[in-house]
Amino acid sequence: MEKRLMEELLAGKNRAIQLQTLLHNPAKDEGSVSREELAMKILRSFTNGISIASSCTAVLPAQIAAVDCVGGSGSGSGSACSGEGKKKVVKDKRGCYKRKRTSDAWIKVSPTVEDGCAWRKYGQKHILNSYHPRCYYRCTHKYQGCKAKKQVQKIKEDPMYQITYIDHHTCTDTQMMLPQHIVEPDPIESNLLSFQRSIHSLKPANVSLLKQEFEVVDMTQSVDFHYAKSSVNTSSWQVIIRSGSSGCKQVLSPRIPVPGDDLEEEVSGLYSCASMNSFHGLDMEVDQLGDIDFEQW
DNA sequence: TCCATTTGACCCAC
DNA sequence: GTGGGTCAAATGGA
Repeated sequence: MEKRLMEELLAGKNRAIQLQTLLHNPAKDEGSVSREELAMKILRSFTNGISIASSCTAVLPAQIAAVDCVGGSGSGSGSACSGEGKKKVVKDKRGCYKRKRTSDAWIKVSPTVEDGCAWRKYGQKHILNSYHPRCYYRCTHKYQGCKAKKQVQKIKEDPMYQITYIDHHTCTDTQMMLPQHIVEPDPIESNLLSFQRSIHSLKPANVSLLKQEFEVVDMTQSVDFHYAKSSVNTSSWQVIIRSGSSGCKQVLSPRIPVPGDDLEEEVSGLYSCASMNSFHGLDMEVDQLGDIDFEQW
């Protein structure tokens, strides 16, 4: 997997160089690979790279941390990179902390934070490795016992926000405003996206990784990510990805758990679909599932 | 006066 | 020990 990841990254780099050459000398565009094709191939390389990286999360974090040290973000990071031995193990875990969610939650990527509901801000935190702070909101009608909350984080310089909704509104004022996508997943949906990939650890915390992939493909779309327990009595998660404007929906069904699984942590996904109009850049290679090392699980 | 926002402190999972 | 999430006093605007 590491070898494949390096190959994808190198392929992406080479295509980027080709694209740079084309941009500097547009005359070469005719008769050869077009800039659009190159851009698509670059995108595909990095998308595949992300897919492979997510499949070997047990190995990559330390390596990525090492790369970060080489890159060096300047002040304050020096000591974090100079650690050795036992101390380094602790530092490698920094920034990876994610609290387990015990309630229903879903992620929406939107150019606006407005959703028609009344929210009250109750906190703001600077998140490690994030340039923008994360804002915490709860439903204004908490006196009605409404537990709905949301977290808003600006994810790019462009007005694009990652909004994490936690729990549904129970207050009467917002019942009518509940997003239409908060429904039971329907695996047999005719309007599905179509691509296939391997996911070593698809879990709530990693939905943001999926989100980032979609972001790269189409920044103009409002995309919802919703994850929930597939049933009350299981620890398996289902993830639904829906494009706001096209209505395309994708359901990632969990595999059947086997003894020894960390059920809270591990879910594999197989995507299937038919509509490519919104996420045409995600036509991944169909043989990637063969790369999953089930023995690791 | 009421309500929303800000922000430092605190709690707790990791 | 650290980072993410929440609390609550202080502050400001209507």
